[in-house]
Amino acid sequence: MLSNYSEPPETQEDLLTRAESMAGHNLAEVAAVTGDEVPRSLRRAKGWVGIVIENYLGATAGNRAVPDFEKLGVELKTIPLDDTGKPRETTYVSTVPLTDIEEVEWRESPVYKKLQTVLWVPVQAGKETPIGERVVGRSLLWSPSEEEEAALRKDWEEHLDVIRRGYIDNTTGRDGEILQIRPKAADASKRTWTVNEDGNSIMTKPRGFYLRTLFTEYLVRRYILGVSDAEWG
DNA sequence: ACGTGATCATTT
DNA sequence: AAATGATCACGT
Repeated sequence: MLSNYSEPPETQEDLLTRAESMAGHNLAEVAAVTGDEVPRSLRRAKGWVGIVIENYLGATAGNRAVPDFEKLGVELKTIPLDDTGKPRETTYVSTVPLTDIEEVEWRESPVYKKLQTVLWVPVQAGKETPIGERVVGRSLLWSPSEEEEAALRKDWEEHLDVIRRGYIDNTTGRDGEILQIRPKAADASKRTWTVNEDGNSIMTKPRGFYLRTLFTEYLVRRYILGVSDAEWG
């Protein structure tokens, strides 16, 4: 059943217990505990689902650049699922570094660090289902396996190589098998500094790393629905 | 200005 | 219909 937790979770086990308590309850119920108001649409409340679940679980970070559960080193990510159980949206991971990247290494990168330990919380998100009636699913506390890390790293290295060479403006959302780069800003007019192929400073769109739905669908099926490799598909 | 949380909306 | 590019709100 739902509880009103006044303090941040002390342990990962505590966090998982809290997450499990949401399973089967809808967002109106969770928001009633946290005191958040349920919007009629997410159009002007795009981060609402994530915020409510953060509030319920006792996340401490706010919008500071630290893990959601700082003491536990755990990031929280919600996964919006359509009525067939597939992710409706990609998952934002971090800003794409565009300056001072000559010597950045994978294990020091924000992508690696943010994905070290993630609490994935699936949430029903069929577009006909009113926000408050959307049901929270079973959560997964995950750290990447060797294979998963290798796949993430391969995409990251390829993206970083392109950026280091000064070709960020040649990248599109089509690049990367599971980790893609897309614009991430308040609007399309925003610009930030980077270095072009001649070594000159130029302005370009701020961008973010996103996990393709292919990857989060894999996580849901493999670890939450318990689909084995043998019965894949 | 930029980082937090993401979803919207146009294109393919 | 899926995927890419654009966008929204709030906090520091």
